[in-house]
Amino acid sequence: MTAPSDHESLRLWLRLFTCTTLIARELGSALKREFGSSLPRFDLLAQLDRAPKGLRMGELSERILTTGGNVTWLVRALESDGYVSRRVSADDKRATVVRLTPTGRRHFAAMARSHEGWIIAMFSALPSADRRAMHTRLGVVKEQFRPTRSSP
Amino acid sequence: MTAPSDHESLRLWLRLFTCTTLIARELGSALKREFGSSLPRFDLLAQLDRAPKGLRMGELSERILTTGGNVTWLVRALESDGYVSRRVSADDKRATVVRLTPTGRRHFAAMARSHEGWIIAMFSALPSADRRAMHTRLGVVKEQFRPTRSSP
DNA sequence: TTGATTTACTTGATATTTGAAGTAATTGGC
DNA sequence: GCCAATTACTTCAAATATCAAGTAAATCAA
Repeated sequence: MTAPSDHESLRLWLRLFTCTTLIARELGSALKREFGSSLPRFDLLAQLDRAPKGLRMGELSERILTTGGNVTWLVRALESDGYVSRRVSADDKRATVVRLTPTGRRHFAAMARSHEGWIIAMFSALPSADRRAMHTRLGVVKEQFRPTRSSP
Repeated sequence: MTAPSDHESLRLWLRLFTCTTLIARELGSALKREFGSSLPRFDLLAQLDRAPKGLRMGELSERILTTGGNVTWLVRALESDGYVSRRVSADDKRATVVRLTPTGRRHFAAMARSHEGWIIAMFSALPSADRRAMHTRLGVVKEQFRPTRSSP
């Protein structure tokens, strides 16, 4: 039995936030140390790696959960590193399609290997069944954020 | 049975990161809209609220998981808003002790009420038992980051 | 069509965060 | 006590992020 003043959700959120921050810091500093990169750059490249035909700026900004201005900035930086290319969409001349260059694909592949290894290590204390259970439950939380079809 | 290429930990991390980012964005924009504040400011004030005698800059930076430079910046901003005060520690003239002002305490109390309401709403789709289970499992992950007594 | 509206981005001003380097105070060993 | 190492902060530059305009292209209704 749990008293209502246990602040159960609040405590869960605090721990969620702490764990995510700890992991993100670790990943970020490892990516910087080993590859001169960062988590935001890695995340953007990861999206492009899954989309062989490339993605529009808007799609990128939705997927990495950041603003359009920030995507413009990130893409410009990655472009000047030679990891991504951009071109005006044939369909819609307002849109820009971004894709990985061959160099970018190799660069990402190398990082992804290490990246997964670090993550596996960080979650290794958690039994596999627990990892799956947590994944499922987080799925429920995530659903809360899907825009509903009810508002204007 | 799960194949090794399921990238179980990786998927868990991606979902953890997504959920945390979604929640943090929501909280941040609500704090800004309703109180002209932000999540980092709220978190810092929350630490001080629990520490009636105040905290040193270094303690703050450990607790909110951010760098010293950032704490200097945050405290300066909160001080100029009148929410915190700082003074040189009597024990150690290098150290600065930060504490809430009466205004800061009221300001935090008002925010904390709304803040918990928003969080409860965001986790409401998850049964209480699931919230507790997740909290426990995240505790295991968090432990991984405790500095060990073995390295120099 | 054409003009109003919406959409896809970019820009520019700020805000925030990090990491490295600098300053002052404290501590530990001699 | 005295100097070298350590500690607690601050500062500064660079990396990221947000938000509010601004621009051009597409869409849609009259």
